[in-house]
Amino acid sequence: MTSIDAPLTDLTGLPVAPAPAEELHGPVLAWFDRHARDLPWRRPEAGAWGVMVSEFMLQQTPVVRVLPVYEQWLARWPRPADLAAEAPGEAVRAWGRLGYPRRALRLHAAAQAITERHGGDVPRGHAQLLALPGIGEYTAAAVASFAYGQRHAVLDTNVRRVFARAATGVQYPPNATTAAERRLARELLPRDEGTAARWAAASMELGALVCTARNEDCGRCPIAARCVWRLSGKPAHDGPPRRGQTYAGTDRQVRGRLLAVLREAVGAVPQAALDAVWDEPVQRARALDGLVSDGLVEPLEGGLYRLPQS
DNA sequence: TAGACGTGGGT
DNA sequence: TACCCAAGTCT
Repeated sequence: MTSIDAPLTDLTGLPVAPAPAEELHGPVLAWFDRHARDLPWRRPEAGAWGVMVSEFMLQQTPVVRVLPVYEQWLARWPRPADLAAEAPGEAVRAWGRLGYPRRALRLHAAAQAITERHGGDVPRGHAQLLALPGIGEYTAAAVASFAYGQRHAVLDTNVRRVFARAATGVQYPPNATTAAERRLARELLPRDEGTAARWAAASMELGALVCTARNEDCGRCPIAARCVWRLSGKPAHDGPPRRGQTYAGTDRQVRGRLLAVLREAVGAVPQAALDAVWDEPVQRARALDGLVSDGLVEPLEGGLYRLPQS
């Protein structure tokens, strides 16, 4: 147990100072040039729409599971207007098992907004992006940076972890993004616009491939020599538990089962088919009501249900 | 602001 | 076997 303001020290007791931003940029950018994954949304042909679709899908879902769905999605709906012309239920169906299907609904709604308000082109402005459904602080910065090469602090879970370790000297960032983290991210951002966009992708990739949540690989890290956390002897995380959400038995699990039935059905589904997925009737009804009020399920006459047609 | 919101693979 | 984790957003 250390006091809050105890300075981080190395193994000999000497204080460890964070590296100046300029000394981190070169090594991380060079590492990225060599080790960046060849992901489809990073190719020029992906365009802003491809970047935006990938960002929606990657919210809380691993890359490997996103890849096949992304390819099918872009092949079927190559422009926002193509998706906007479809029923929202088709987006939910095509979302498959990526999880958090409300993202599919929001992506569909965002495509409609882009078609109606932005002439069918993904907007370039951070504020305009932020105004779209399903786009928050992170995704707005990510699209503006990755798709349009703009200079924004892109603070996702990977970047937050890299900065927490390299610059702040702690194992994990706080549960919620803090003002101090935003300030630090802005301070570390290269001045040049194109370099800043590259830095955003590079620092994210470093967190995804090397500076991972568990089993970090400092031997492959380009800034290990400047990492405050490592130089301080990798002190263990202290503070409140980082997460904690059981899944079995929750409404989320019931919702997932209900929606799976509807996704795999061709047309409308009778109540009895939904009743079969969960035996506790009160929770089952609550979950179904929730799906309906979220717009993920459309109730019809005669106890039939289907994915939303409008 | 804490909690809801899916899913599946790794350890 | 459980728990942790994955490019968050919304209320």
